Amino acid sequence: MRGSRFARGGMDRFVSNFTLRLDAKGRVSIPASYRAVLARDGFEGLYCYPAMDQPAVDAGGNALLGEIEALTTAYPPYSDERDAFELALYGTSETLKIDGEGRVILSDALKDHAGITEAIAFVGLGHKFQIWEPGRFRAQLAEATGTVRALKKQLGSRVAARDAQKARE
Amino acid sequence: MRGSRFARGGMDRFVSNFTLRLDAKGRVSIPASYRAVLARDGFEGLYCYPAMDQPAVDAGGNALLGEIEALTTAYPPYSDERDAFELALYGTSETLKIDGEGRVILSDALKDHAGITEAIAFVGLGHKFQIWEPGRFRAQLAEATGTVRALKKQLGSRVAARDAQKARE
DNA sequence: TTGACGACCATAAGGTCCCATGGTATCCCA
DNA sequence: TGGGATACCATGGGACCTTATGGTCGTCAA
Repeated sequence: MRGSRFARGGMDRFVSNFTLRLDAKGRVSIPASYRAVLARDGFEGLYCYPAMDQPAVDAGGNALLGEIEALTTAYPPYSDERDAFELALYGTSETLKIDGEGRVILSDALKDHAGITEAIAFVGLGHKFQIWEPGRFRAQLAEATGTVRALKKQLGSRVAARDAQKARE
Repeated sequence: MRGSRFARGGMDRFVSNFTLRLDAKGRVSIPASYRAVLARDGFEGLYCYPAMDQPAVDAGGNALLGEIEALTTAYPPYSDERDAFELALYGTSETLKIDGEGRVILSDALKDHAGITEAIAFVGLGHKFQIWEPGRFRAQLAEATGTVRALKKQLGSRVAARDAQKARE
C-alpha cells in the first residue's frame, strides 16, 4: 500500500483489509491506519496471539489485552479454568516490537500457526485485527460471506413471518 | 534467542514462552523480556517455588509475593488453611540469584519437581511466569487449549441463547 | 587438594536503529 | 483545470547493539 486514500482522524477501530509483503529480513509494515489506532490506544508494541479457532493471529493493543484479562478473571483465581486460560492466552501471546518505520517481525510460532510465508493479509475487526495468509483469508472470507447470506435470508423470512402475523391481528 | 523482537516498553506482564538450554554448569538465561518486567517490578533476584498442582515452578517478583500474601491472609491467622498455604508456599520457596548476564541456577528440588534436565520452557502467565520441562509444557499447553476452546464455545452458546431470548421478547 | 560456586570476559547469531529509495495520493497555485 | 510540489508510505540495506551461551580464573569450604 503506498500512500493512503483513507481518513486519518476519527479512527478508533481497525477497519478494512490490506495485503502486504514480508521483506528479506521477515519484516512487514503494519498498515498506517492500524498504527494510528494503536497509537490512540496507547499501547507500545503490538500485542498478538494465535487465534484459537482459526489459522490466524489476533492482534491489537490495550483493548485486546483488556478483553483477555476479562476472559481470565471471569474465573476464580487458582481454579483449573483460570489456569488453563492464563496458560493458553498469556503463554502463547507476544508483544512484538514496532520499529521506527512501523514494521514488526512475527515469531516462527505465529507464522506457523497461520501458515504465513511471504505475504500477510491484515483484516480489521473493530477492536482488534487479524493476520492471515492471504490465500487462506480469501477462502475464509468466501465462506463467511456465504454464512452471512444464509443468516440474512433466514432473518428476512422470520421478519416476514412476524409481519404477516401482525397483519393478521 | 539472540536479540529480541519483543517490545521493551509498556510491559508490565510476563507473556509469551521461550525455550532455553541449561549450560554445562546448570545455568540458564532468564528471557530478556522477563528480566525487563522483573526490573520494573523492582525485585532483586527471582522468587520461585514449586507449583502446587502442576509439575512446574512458579516464578516472579514482588507482584507474585504480593499475590501470595493476599492468598494466605484471606484465611484467619492460625487457621489450618492458612498454615497449610504458608507451609506449601513460603516453606518451599527460594530466591534465586541472578548473575551479571541474567542467568540463574535452579535448585535440585525445583528441577526434580518439574522434571527438568537439559532445557527449560519459560511460560508467561501475566503477573508471574512458570518454568516447565519443554515436553511437558507442550502437552500441558495442548490440554489447556482444548479446555479453553470448550469453555469459550460454552460461553458463546450461552450468549447466543441470551440474544435469541432477547430477540423473542 | 578438590570441588563447588561466583565474578568476569569472549563471541557469534540475530535483532534494532537509522538512512535511503521509489511510488502514490493529496494539496496548492497558476 | 491541470500540473508540479509536497507529504506520506511501503520497502530495502547497512552499521551497530543486545542477547544467549560458552569459557576462564579466583575464592572459599570440605
